[in-house]
Amino acid sequence: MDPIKQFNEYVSRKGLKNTNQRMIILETFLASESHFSTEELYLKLREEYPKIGYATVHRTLKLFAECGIAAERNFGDGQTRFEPVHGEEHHDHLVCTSCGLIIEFEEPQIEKLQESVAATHQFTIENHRLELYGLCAACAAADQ
Amino acid sequence: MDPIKQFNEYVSRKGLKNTNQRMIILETFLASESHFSTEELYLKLREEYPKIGYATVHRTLKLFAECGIAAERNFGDGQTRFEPVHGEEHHDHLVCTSCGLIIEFEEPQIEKLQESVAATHQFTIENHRLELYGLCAACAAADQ
DNA sequence: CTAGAAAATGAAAACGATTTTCAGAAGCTA
DNA sequence: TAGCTTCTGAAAATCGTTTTCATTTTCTAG
Repeated sequence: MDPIKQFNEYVSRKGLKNTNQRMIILETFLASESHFSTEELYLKLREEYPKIGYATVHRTLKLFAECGIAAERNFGDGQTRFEPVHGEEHHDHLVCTSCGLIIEFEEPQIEKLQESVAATHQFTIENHRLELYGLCAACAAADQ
Repeated sequence: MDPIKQFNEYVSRKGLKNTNQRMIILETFLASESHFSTEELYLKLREEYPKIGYATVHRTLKLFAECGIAAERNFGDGQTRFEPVHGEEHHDHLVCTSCGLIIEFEEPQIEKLQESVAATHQFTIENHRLELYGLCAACAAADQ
């Protein structure tokens, strides 16, 4: 579903209000490359809309996560990042510890194995996180 | 290797000093079930050794991580946790989102698939994290 | 065994990211 | 359009973590 529509539906279902700021933040969030921290998105927005406050950006990102159009991620650098959710596909991440590059990947076989591990322990999986940390090709080459 | 020996060697190699507090913290850390946050370990220690400060517990846990007898983990509840490292085996975690239960598991096949994903992207893996979040058997049953 | 340099301790303050507060502004419903 | 509710932005509060600093402890060298 169109994320803007999805957001509007969520807002009206919850009795919330639709504001200019929220639309601006949503557009910027969707238009740009993923994995924004609150700080990064705030700084980007400020270039064009200097009146938008940090708290509003933060609250709005939380709201996006709540209504399912954003996912919260944490790659261990002490900052929470948000990425747009497209459809239902799930993906995990390769994170370059040198340059910070983030690559997304999908591997259904890993997901299957996760299910079997969970079953072994009578666990019901709700969600998971898998991150592979290391060096991207460029950084590995530069390392020589 | 014996963690206490390993710690002592690290300390003398780095020109650090061996103190009562560090030994007390190490013993308590090793003796108890894993996955302590600084706060939790501090509170536990305080029962018997009320003079030990929070900062000391924190610095000591960091030191354990540095010398390889503890691993830092983050399960998304905003607290860093430490667990004793036993030998070389690697493991991942099942985390119950209801009661907080943490189960460790190993799945070599998943590790292999991770390597192949990394290779596809010319990535060199240094480490990874895999956590499966959901309900343990008890909580799933209680949920009915 | 002891003096003295170096490191460790504990309490409190600083820190950085996130969250909350609050008064005024804006959105929505009747 | 009135009036209730939510939202906004700035600032303050919060939470976990880290640092500071005066004092104490460890340990080496004499």
